[in-house]
Amino acid sequence: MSQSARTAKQLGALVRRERRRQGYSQAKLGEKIGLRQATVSKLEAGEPATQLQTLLDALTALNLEITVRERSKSTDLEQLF
Amino acid sequence: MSQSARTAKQLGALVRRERRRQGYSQAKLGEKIGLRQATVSKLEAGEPATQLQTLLDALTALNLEITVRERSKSTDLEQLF
DNA sequence: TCGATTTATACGCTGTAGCGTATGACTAAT
DNA sequence: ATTAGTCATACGCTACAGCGTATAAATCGA
Repeated sequence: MSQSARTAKQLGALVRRERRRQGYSQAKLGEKIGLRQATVSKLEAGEPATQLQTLLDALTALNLEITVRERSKSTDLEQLF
Repeated sequence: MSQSARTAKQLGALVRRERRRQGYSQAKLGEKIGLRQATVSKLEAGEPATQLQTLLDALTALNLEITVRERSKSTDLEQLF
């Protein structure tokens, strides 16, 4: 299973979902990767100016990785707005 | 087909590959998304502090999207270093 | 070979991420 | 109700992304 995302908001939501699923608090996750709880909070909020490294660190801590592929024909509801 | 990446460098390389494949210069691509040629250059160089939005903009212009999934057991050579 | 295109890099500027530290709001469990 | 845990948000700070502009350096094509 994999989840796709085209916006910072979607990526943030995805990180939050996974973090919760794995039973971490923002603070715990931040600790693992050397980021403040506040930084994790902003990442999950979908701040577009977040540093790429911050996202990558979070994904690493969650044992996730990015794949890039051609855009699928939008099954994605959010795209309608 | 999809390409996976765990580091900013890998993502940058991936963007460059796709951009070239689609026949754009850095300037052309930047133009499409309102970013300077210099900014695209740094993104492709794998600057980790690049803004998430910059990557997302580039992917959009290239008609790509991000997928996130569990890390696959490393078939990835780069991981060895 | 030699112009033309492309890419890396520079300078000075503005805006803001992430930092340490701290707190208020919300939730859950006793 | 009180306590503990979680998360959003704040202040002042430093570092640097991305901006416009500009120019070497590298690459490409005729």
